[in-house]
Amino acid sequence: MSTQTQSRPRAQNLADSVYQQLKSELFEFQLLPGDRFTEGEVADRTGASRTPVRQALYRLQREGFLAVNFRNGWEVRPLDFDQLDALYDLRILLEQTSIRRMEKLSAEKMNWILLPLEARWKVDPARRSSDARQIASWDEEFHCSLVAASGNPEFVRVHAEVTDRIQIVRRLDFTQPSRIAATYQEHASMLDALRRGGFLEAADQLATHIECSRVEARKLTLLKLQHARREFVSDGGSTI
Amino acid sequence: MSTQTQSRPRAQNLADSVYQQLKSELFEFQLLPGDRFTEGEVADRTGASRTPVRQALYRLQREGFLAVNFRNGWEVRPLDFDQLDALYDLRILLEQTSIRRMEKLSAEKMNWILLPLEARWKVDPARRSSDARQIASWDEEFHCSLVAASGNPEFVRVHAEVTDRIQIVRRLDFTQPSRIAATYQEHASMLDALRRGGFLEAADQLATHIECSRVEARKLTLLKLQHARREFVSDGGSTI
DNA sequence: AGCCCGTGTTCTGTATACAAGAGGGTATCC
DNA sequence: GGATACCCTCTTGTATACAGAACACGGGCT
Repeated sequence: MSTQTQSRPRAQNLADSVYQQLKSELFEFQLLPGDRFTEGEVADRTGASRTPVRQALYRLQREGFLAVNFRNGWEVRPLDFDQLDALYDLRILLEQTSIRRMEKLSAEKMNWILLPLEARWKVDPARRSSDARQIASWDEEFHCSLVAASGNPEFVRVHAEVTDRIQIVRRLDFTQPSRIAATYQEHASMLDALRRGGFLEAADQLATHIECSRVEARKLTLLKLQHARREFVSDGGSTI
Repeated sequence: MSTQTQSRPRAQNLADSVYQQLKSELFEFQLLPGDRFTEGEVADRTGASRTPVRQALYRLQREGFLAVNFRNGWEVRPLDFDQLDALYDLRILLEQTSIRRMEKLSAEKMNWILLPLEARWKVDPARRSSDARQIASWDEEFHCSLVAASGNPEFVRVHAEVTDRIQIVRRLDFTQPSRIAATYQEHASMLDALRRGGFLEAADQLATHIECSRVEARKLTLLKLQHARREFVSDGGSTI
């Protein structure tokens, strides 16, 4: 396995450490879309020098989170809902394809994949978790498992990239109890379909499931941004 | 358009310049899979200092071309045919999906997409190009056009990444005249199918077309590597 | 009042100096 | 003779110094 695909790479470099700190600040909305800053500021804040900071910043730039203005500072890239839609579309494609390909799996492997997911999602409503962060993590695990079942490591890698890119809006989806309930119900329903060999049915449900999540996340993101800064400007397009 | 998706970014930084030089050396087999080198060597060779060199090296690392050994130099990652197969698989998925979605395009847009491709590929055999590099470039253009027709910029971006990653073996496919002829024939056939609305048919042809290319490229890569270094070692797996 | 030009500050891009650890070779000991 | 421990060299990781360009501000001119 290559270094970049390790699930939780324990930072041994300062660069990785700074990278993870910045990413967490992005996800926690401590760095808001449109915010501008300099390398020196980040260096001071993290205690590292500009060298590893730059390494982290350029990585985040290539991943699409930041943008650098030539000799004129950095900025958090505004949320582009068109791009997020495109990423959701790609995510659906990868997950649907993976589900459809599960048809070729042996019953044994199939069972091996479904069992842990059923244990997590087919539980009594009274025993469900309500911790948004926990649910978000489990949800990601659910969808990654489906893609992993495809057996194609590149599917997994790209899917993980896409997931990371949309996580900033997706995780908000689990702040509403009704959405958590829907997630439990829809995951259980998909698992049922897979159990009885309804791969196409499961794939259809998946698309609907993700689409709903996308729409909800979009709404919640707009609300969250309005709270994070009382005023926000729209440049006339779908970017904020 | 984001910086990273510019088709041919004219390097204004030394880092980009070094990046492109190294990548070209990789594609030209001047840097062979398994080769080891240090940052200082690259700095001397390119005339830049270690700072931009490191930026370029880390970029190539995250793109999967290189690997860094902690305080112990860099190496060109060996060709992993399993990974290449996975990448081909992903490429087929993206292109097939794009083709199937062309069904929803208006006749006008469809024509706008097909016309330049037909002008290039539906030509008299006597007027065909035989320049491997030229054909490789046109072939890439052909497949990228199909994905671009999907209208999803993220499809395009990921497809471009994948294409870049497999280019090192794919371009060898056009060193054989028979393969060039097959490429012309198959592209023309697919364009015909698309003209008469046979989207599924075209998608099927595409998969076969890419599969053939993959198998041929694999064979030729092994030959090329044997020529580039008289001896080569296999570590028992499918990596070289 | 408005516009233009020059200057100064600031920030990134690049080069270089320094630190720390991994690997190999050699000498020594058993 | 073989194995082990030590030391030296080499390489990356990190910090800092320097250069060049972009922007902002202010003064002078029309």
